[in-house]
Amino acid sequence: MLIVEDQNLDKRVLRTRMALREAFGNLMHEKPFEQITVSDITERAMINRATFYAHFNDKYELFDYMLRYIFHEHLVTILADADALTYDNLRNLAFATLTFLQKFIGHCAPSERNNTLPFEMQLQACLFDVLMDWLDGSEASTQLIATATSSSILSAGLYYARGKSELERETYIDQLMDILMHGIDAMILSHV
Amino acid sequence: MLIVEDQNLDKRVLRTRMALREAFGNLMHEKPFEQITVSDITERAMINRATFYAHFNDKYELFDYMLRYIFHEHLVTILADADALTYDNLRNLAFATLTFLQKFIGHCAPSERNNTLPFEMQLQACLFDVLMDWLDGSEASTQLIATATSSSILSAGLYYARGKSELERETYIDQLMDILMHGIDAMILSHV
DNA sequence: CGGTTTTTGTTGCCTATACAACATAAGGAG
DNA sequence: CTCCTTATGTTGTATAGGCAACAAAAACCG
Repeated sequence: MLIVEDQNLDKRVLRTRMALREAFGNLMHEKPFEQITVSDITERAMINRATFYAHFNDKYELFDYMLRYIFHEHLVTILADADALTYDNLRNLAFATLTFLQKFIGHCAPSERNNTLPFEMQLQACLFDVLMDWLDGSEASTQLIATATSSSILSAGLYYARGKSELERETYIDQLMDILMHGIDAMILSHV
Repeated sequence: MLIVEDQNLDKRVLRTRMALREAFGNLMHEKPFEQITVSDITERAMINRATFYAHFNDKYELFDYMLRYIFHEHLVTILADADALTYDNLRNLAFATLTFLQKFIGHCAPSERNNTLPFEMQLQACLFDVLMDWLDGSEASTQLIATATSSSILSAGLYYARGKSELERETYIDQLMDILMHGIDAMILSHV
């Protein structure tokens, strides 16, 4: 399934990025995001600060990269052998997204948990990739489906992970699946 | 207290050595020592094989280095504020040596456990350093005391860690302490 | 035994990272 | 506000480590 660039790169590059991911990840459950400095990260990672800037322009870029990386890892382990857009696979994708967000947000320093971290872009891109992969070969308007579905899953997941729903997780996912599979048509009708 | 060279070195060097220590340590509870190749180590450590040889001549040297390093770490944590050759400090030193050996040997791959790994040199050197440090300033024949004592502790520890004594660990250490403190004179006499 | 494969060391050239020094920007504290 | 500290980017130069290719030793196997 999908690939996170890092492949066939110089071992030094791989190690440097790994160290930066690790360091940043650890720091994020000690301090809130805004309080983390580039120096904090590079010291923890045992990397020279100048080297940091050879890879990323600022900590936001590192954050994006790290998020993409660990989300991808999470998806790969949960969706190991999924290869088409079926109900089960889609549900697993929604499930994986929710568990990832819960785990990640739960792991951040307390003051960060309710804050708006720049999640959306990177994670939706991952979801989009997975869906495009699954839709490969189908004649439908794949990009539209992938876009709409990935954004729905992500925003629903974020909403849930931030504790704004009272529902049981599985129930919540089932309801999301209902919407993804059948649209909102039936729901509107039932209201009339 | 004592110092393991590694200090003020280029970050790259520190990281490389750390990676090699870790990799080697992990491999040692998967395979017995003789079956571990330099390639195994460097792959696990994500280090180029040529770089390995820039630091060590062979895996034996790495083993020595790693052993010295982790033993030193272990001693530092247990003997944090010891600074003179007192009964209590000496007993703690013996205790630390035993627990280290038990932990280390227990952590090695099964087939290794009863084998004779090249422990002696590095560990005795560490013990010797600690003792010399403690004896610093005393007028006694410090090197002789340090040599005799360090080698006694180490060989007693190895003997015990290899499971050749039936005694309770604390009892064993007490008996060792008896010998270290009072020599074997009394024991010979009591036999008469 | 001889032939094959693996492991070991070694070397030359190239690149990523270290380091140190700098200028600038951004926060506090008086 | 100014002063002072801390964080950010940037640059030039030196060096550790990557990579690929090699020869030789060891280990394996039919």
